[in-house]
Amino acid sequence: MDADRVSAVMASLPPQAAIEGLAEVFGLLADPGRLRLMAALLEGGEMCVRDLAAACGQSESSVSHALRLLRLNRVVKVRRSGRMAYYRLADSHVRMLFDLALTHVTHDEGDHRE
Amino acid sequence: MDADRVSAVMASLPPQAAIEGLAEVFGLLADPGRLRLMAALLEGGEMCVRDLAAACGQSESSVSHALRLLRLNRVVKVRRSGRMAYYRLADSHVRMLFDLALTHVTHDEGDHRE
DNA sequence: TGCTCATATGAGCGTGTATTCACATGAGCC
DNA sequence: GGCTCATGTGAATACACGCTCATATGAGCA
Repeated sequence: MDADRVSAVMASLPPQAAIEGLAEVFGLLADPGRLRLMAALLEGGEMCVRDLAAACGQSESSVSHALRLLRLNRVVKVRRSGRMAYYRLADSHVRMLFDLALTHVTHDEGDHRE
Repeated sequence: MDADRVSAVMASLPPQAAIEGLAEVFGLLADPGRLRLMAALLEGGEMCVRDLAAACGQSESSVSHALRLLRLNRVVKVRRSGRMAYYRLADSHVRMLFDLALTHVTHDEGDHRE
């Protein structure tokens, strides 16, 4: 066991706050329902809750819950007009993460358990 | 409601299998413990279980469990030598995802709830 | 005002998942 | 062989998370 290298690696780790922020971001991306919503917004640009639910095959309630999470974490932005709410992706980071991981998954064909 | 656009967006969504693959990958990245392990391997290159546990401040058992998950999903690779097991990152995708999300988090300073 | 529609939210439930403890495997060493 | 050390694994518990149902808010419209 290499105590020096262990200390060096330990010192190089990102601070706890950064790690937890990362985990939260990835956690948001770790749900098929939310991923479909983001994929729809990636393509659709700006859509209302009802259309998102229809396009993604989910209940309007669960879509609203999901959008709330994404909203609070600044992944999507809302534009309200009358009683409608139009959602769009907040920045391009999500698109980059999405595309990068997508190429990874489709290329590498997922898991080969054990 | 725009039925045509809904159909268009629906047709453009990635297939279910891709979405679920994405969710799994992001799910693996959604845990602080595993993230620290990956960050350590990012810096340390190749490390044994014991050193990883020490560097990341986790029990050896939980590290072993975590590495098993990462191993089964081809995120890390093992080299066994005697009774030691040396782990390293399997490919560069993880590094890219990690760095991309990290810059996002540290730049954008996380959540501004409500 | 009273009604409907679009969205938002809270509570409750079922499910998945991380962590811990105890033990198993298997290599090196006496 | 018998012992210790490094790692792996199974079971149990505890927690977090997503979904659904019911209800709330608030805009448009008669």
